[in-house]
Amino acid sequence: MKQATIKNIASELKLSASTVSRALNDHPDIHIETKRRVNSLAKELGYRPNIIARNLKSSKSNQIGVIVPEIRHDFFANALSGIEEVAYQKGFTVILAQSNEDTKREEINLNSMYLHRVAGIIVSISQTTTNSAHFKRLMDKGVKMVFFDRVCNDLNASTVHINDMQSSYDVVKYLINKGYKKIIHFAGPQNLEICKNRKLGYEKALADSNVDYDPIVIEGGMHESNGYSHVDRMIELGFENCAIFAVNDPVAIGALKRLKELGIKIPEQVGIVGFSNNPITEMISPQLTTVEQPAFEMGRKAAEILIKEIETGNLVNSPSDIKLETKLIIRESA
Amino acid sequence: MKQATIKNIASELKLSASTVSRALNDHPDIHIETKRRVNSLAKELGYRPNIIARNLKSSKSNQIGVIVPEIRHDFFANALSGIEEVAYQKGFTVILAQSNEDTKREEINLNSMYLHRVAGIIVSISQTTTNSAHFKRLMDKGVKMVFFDRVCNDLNASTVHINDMQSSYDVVKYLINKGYKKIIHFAGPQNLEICKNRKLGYEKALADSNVDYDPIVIEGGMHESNGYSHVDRMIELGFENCAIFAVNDPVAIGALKRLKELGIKIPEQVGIVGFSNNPITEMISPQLTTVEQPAFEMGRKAAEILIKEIETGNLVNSPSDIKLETKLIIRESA
DNA sequence: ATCGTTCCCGCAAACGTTTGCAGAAAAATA
DNA sequence: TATTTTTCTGCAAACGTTTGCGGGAACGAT
Repeated sequence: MKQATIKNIASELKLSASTVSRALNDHPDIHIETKRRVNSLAKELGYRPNIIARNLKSSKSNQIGVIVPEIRHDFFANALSGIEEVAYQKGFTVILAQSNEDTKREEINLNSMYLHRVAGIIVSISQTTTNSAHFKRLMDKGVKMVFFDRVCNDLNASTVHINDMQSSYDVVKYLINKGYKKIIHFAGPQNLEICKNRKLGYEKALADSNVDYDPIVIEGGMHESNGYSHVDRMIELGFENCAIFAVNDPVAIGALKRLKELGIKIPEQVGIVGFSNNPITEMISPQLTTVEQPAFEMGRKAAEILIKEIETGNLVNSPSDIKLETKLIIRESA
Repeated sequence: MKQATIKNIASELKLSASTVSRALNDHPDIHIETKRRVNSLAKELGYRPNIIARNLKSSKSNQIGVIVPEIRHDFFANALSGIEEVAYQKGFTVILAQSNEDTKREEINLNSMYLHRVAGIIVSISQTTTNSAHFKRLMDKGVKMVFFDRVCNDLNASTVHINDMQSSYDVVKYLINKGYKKIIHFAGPQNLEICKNRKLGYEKALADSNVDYDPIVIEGGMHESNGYSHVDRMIELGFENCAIFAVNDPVAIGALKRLKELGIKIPEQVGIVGFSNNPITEMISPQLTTVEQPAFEMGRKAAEILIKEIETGNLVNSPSDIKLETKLIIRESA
């Protein structure tokens, strides 16, 4: 029950704490025989260094914080998995929090992580976050920060994301080539960079085409329920030979559900594409055309960058801005 | 950049560190005016207590560790979300690790959490874990431990799970009543309690029925690929008027994929039920009949119990053993 | 015998807190 | 005025480490 400490070992062996510490860390100053005795007793007593104390002393920590909007979303779960993977390999520990798409909670979690003196934080910002003051405050205190997917671009921090604009441009181009006469975008909250960029890509693709398109954007959240209700709005606007480009898979799936309920044929009457390539998109009927987004890889990259920044200290001159490749996955829905 | 500390504040205000500490903690000994000055300066300097130091001093911590097999599995992501939710409310911080179904890694993570002196650990054990020595070791050192879903029942620790045997009994009963003449169980690794119990429930249901059933069990892992390959085994055995009871949804989905590939009609030729009610089960065609397992709630409960045990200290006499209700969700596949 | 090395090891301070105890100043009582 | 009580603050130790510095012992070289 009683924890074995360096002091214990020291007094037991009639040595000083410093000698024991050095022996355990294989310091050259210590006699080999002494090391042997120390290590042997340490093992016997099941000694484990108290990282808390060590961190306090060195005023460092090997913990990195992760804040995501919702753990249970496939994309974030995968990214998280990638982060944990890298952290584990590099000997870091992950402390986790979710914002539940709530700025307030995001901020509280951020502060809590600062209290724990994490070495750095990886964030994908909440849907309701419209300013970055709370991030900036921490960065000013020297906390390393890396953003992924939902990034914050008015900060001098590293980011990992896909080229949303290009990806959505490609998707819409694909829809145009398929000959849809009307292409509607079910957009996400425009305070999120990714949503803004996806919309921009959409608009650009329409503008670049030689067909005369009117951009039609229905804006809302990023949940299934949003896609579901958007469909009714869409129907009011008329939907002959129409395609939907949804900001993400859940929205696309919500829309798909509603369309099926209404007996509207996909892709004959209405085409639809999503974004993210959730595993579920392959299983549903009709299978959803979507964009593959490397979630796990994104998590890995974010963690790698953060850890590198932590380890190289302040001497990082310019933040990285990693863009990962996406792939259009063509299936049945468009 | 420089962190504000109690000492800083003290010297700035020409007070002692102890006074500042007490002032910040609203200790009655301190003059109200002094408190005001301290708090005001603390605020101005953006002082945040160093939790590391505090924990060291109090030899406590408000971190709880969570080890799950794979974060990206829907079930665990949801449970994790529930855990985080409760931890957040109770002022605890979650440190996360995944075992990737590897005992060795489970053990390493466990130790790492111990090094960080977490107040307690919530675990769902890995598929390859066959003995509990590494858990026992930590418990002997006074680390509180709670198991959920994949529990470890040879330890004196609290557990949260469903009544697997009863649930699978009910499922199989349902299949029997539907009139299937042959019911095959795609089982999971039998070193996992949940898998063992699901199999037991299956066998009991068959035994209790007045039809004469032969239990047919195909054992394997818990991934989609396992279900996929099991189907071929099943076909060799003959499958007229046959139903599959899969140990979990991924296995059921793998089987379903293979059956569809082979052009076998579901549920006409082969019925199939899964276990967990992954969201995906509702989206696929045919929709999968399955058992709803309250993942989020399970996480919540596990966290609640752990935190209660932490807060009440060692005076917990007997570990809790919470069983949560499941519900058979009848859809198209059987 | 003296000096310079080399090899081990311990002292003490430090990291940022908390807290028991003691003590000074102020106020209240005798 | 002298004594007790109350009110406020500081000293110092402690939590478990790490680490700069200093020093004793043993040894070989002068």
